[in-house]
Amino acid sequence: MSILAKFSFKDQAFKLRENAILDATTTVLSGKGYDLMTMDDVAGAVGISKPSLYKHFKSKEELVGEAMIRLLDGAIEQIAALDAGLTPLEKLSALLEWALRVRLGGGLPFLPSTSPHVRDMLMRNIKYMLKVVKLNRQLEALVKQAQKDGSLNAELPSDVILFSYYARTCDPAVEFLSKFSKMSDDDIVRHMLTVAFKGL
Amino acid sequence: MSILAKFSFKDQAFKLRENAILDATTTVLSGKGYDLMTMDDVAGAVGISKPSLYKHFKSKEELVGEAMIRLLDGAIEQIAALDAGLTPLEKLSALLEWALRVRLGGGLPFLPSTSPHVRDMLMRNIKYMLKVVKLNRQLEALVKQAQKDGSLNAELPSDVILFSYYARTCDPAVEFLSKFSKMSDDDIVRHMLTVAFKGL
DNA sequence: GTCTATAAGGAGATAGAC
DNA sequence: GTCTATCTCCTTATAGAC
Repeated sequence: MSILAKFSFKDQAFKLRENAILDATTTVLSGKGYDLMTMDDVAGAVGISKPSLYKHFKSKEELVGEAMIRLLDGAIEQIAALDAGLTPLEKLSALLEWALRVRLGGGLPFLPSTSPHVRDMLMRNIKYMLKVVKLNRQLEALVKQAQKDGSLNAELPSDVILFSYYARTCDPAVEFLSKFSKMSDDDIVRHMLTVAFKGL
Repeated sequence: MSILAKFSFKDQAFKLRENAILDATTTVLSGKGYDLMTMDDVAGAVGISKPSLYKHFKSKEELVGEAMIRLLDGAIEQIAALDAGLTPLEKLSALLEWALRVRLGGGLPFLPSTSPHVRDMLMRNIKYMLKVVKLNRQLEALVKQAQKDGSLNAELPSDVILFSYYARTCDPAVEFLSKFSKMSDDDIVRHMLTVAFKGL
């Protein structure tokens, strides 16, 4: 029992540190992007040394993969937590709003679009791709429902809507507005939602 | 006179080679992105050696900067060539269509959004920024006219419209559709324009 | 498990011959 | 002006002491 408790405690501490590492990774990633992020950056941000970092994640690719997976988990949780009374369109809108707010809060670089390098790396990551497929299935269902009830343009292929929807979660206009206009985060989110669903 | 002719000839050949280098740079960039593009890649694609490449462009940053500047020049030319009879909205639409087609044709990575590294590098490039400002002024004028005549949402700040417009020129949905759907380029362009101006 | 020190290799940039 | 060969620095990843 005491041994079990010890194991469990160690396990918890381990998980905690891993989470701290993934937090730091997310921060550094959102600031510099994948290619410019070094393992020294991450180790430094966490306050540990590089070899210790490698005890937790055996490569840079794995580290970033895990950070992205945690991100997808967040999105999947968000969907699950949505009020069941919402219409499909309202759900899609709420989820996009959540993604934009996470990004404005300094998280979520949503790299897949960023560079071919990162995209290919993630597509080789089975664990990541499984989550993507899961998330994609749910979003595709929402899109098709919204097209059926007329709240999304039914003349567009659902592919187009779905990919464009993903693209809006990492719309660079968000960074530009956040950097070059004096707009509040709330206003940015509101306007971006308008642009996404109603157009320019 | 013969000396001048010789100089002029040499100059022309020089310009031609430079253009070939910039073409290769554009191709490689659109394929791998800035960070993964090596000077060896570019030299290899042109069929010259690395030191020769450095005779033309004294650093990787300058090389990419020049490629981006040439791109902006193309956009500025496009605007100038637009039929004067078009409405502001039609002009904006035509220009976005041009940008999307260039990208589908394998050019124009439109990196600014891509990575913080590239964005910062370009913002330090005075020649590049001057062109950006020039282009921006023209587009801003078009946006404001279109808002006044009611063809673009007048309730949105023109900042939001302008940045979102830029974002559409490098919308990652284009690559996704081009890669994962069997859609023709024409259809992709048509749908992307619909999504941009009318929303989802 | 954590650190210091270091190996291994890649990529930007250049020296120097032709 | 072009090339071969090389320098130098940076970054990923690890060996080995404590």
